[in-house]
Amino acid sequence: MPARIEDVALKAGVSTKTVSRVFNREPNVSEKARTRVEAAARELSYRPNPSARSLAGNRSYLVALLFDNPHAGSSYVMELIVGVLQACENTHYNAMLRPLDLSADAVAAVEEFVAQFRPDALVLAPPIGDDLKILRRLDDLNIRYSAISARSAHARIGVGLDERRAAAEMVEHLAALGHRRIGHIAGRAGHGARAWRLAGYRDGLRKAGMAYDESLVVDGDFTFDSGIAAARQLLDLRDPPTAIFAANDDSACGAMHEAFERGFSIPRDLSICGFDDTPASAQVWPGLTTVHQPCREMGRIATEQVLLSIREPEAAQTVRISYEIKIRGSTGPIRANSTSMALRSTR
Amino acid sequence: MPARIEDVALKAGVSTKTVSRVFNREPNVSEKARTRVEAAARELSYRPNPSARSLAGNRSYLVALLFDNPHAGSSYVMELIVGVLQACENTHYNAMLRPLDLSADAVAAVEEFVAQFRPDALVLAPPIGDDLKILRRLDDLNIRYSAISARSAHARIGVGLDERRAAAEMVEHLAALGHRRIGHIAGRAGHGARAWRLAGYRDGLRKAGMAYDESLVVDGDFTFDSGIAAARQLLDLRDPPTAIFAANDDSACGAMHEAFERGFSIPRDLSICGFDDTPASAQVWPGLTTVHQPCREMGRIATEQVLLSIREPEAAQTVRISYEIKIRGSTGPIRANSTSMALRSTR
DNA sequence: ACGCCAATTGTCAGCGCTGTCAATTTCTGA
DNA sequence: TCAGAAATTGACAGCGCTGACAATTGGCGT
Repeated sequence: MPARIEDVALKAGVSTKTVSRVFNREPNVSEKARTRVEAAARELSYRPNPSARSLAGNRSYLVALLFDNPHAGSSYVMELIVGVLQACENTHYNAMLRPLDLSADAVAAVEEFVAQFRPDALVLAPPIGDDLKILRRLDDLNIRYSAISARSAHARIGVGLDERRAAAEMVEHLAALGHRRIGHIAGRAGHGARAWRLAGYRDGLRKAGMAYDESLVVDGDFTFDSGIAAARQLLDLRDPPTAIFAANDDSACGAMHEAFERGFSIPRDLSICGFDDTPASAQVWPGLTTVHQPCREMGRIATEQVLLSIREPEAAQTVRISYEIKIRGSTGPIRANSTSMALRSTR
Repeated sequence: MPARIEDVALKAGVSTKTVSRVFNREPNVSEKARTRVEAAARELSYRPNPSARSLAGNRSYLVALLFDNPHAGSSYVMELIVGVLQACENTHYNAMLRPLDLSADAVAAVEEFVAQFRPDALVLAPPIGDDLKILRRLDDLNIRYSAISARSAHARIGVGLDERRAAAEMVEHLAALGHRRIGHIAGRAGHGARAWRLAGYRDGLRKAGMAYDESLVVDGDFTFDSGIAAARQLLDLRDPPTAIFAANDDSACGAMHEAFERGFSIPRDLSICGFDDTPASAQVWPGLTTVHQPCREMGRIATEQVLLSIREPEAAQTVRISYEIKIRGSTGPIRANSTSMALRSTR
């Protein structure tokens, strides 16, 4: 049987309340008492019972990560999870996970979840933090949350990077390589990331002095397959792009796949770049030029902030984090003669 | 304030104990009582308080998934997690995650973790279930666990597939394509998967009537980079292999990468295959021939079994699950003339 | 030395539930 | 119909901790 607070109190010659104070880092404990308690606790290998603590303190010491039901290989969620776990280490808090089906009634699902497990705080992975209905309901229920989102419409606490600027920079990179027809594979409708990256694409075109051509923007949904379909559509255009900026790496990989299917050489015949810097993007050949997002760190910071907001509501904030453009082998200078078209016609 | 068990009891006109019985599916509750309690609970939106329940019942209702500290992109852990979460749905159990640093004192880490959070059961992701020291300590501490492992040396409960047979089949596939020099990139030392897949590789050679050539087996550690290094070593041999069976997909992708760097065409100049069927393996070009492991299902089953063992210790068992060889574009028939060598020499 | 205030420590009820065991009701067979 | 067994129900202590608040101690100025 593990030691209880009473055992420690007895051994240290203090009351249980003093032991409680030490373990909760409450003020007004003398140095002497603290030392004795710590020694006694160490000797008895005392660990506070989380259930008792939760029950008495009316808190769950739980942070839940809410994320979109992951299709195979959404490695960013895994990275977020690791970040959340890192943030919980050496706190009394514990992480819980909750996949959410956004196509169903997510608001009800969140409510049910919160009612059942009573987490003290939520961390909302993209695109959950972009969903106003959910945020508002959480506000109503008076539940603390932190959004991982480039620019949450609503969340006061969170973390994110300037996806719009990053996307613009990516397009400028392509422009600097001489590309004048740059396609975009857009993200899934409803995701903030779709809007920001698309807006950044347009910013980039503008900065490079190019006109926006609607036919060069094709809908996708962040999946590999949608990347294939979108690339197909773009490459079948009468005047196809010489470069494609996909809204994320998965769809960029799909686009690469389609290019290979057509016998293209990358980047000779087509430059492709993505967004996110998933592990796969460094491993495909050629390596995918993309925007690096420090997902693990984002998960950690989002959690740290929301935990901070429990202690000091005013101190917590939205943290803007920096990104990095990773230039790998999938983007290169445009060729003088448009071989890509020639190849296409031989198909 | 949420409803308490007392509120439900009052409304249903029974004692709190009866309500408790209904919610815990205990026997000896009359149909009438059950119906009334359920109605009252629904009306009050009653949810049992998990902390109170744990405290009084001396159980945590927690299942913890222990996994090796994930390097970037170990998507199988994510799949396992989803499976574990699936198994917890509609039970009173809740999943916890615990990354473990196997290079440090993992036994102590597990002990500390268990002492602090008191999970009712553990699910051990590979390669944790292969670690005898950990298993024995858990036995000593009398902690229920389930191992995800092809052939755990020790665990009575778990799930796994016959990796050895799968590996042998993979090699036979290569042999059927005409390959007579088949290299192997081995997994990380200490992982059961390394041993089983290597043994299967040898089985496959034997079945195909080929001799085992030590020089064709190179150490790896399941990472992309180790795949690059190992492929380098294999392709630099005086008489290099015409096919490489890598112990997992990440290292197979590394091998592909190295082959491309040398200007090889796959599978014309070199066949490559892996193990696991990570999402990336379907997305690289050409698609990677590999062994499909249903990770999500394995996580679910491992969890279901260990939860079952709480209710019925004798009913739980080790479940053997079936694999599937996925033949994609990265393996093909051997060419008559050994172009791969010619290409290599021009480098 | 004394009063006053702040810092420290302790007391104890009670968080919401379940285990134990006793009480009550219902069923069975003669 | 009734004893006895079986099924159902309830009373209540207590799980291990913290919140509220009361008691005690120590420091300081006069």
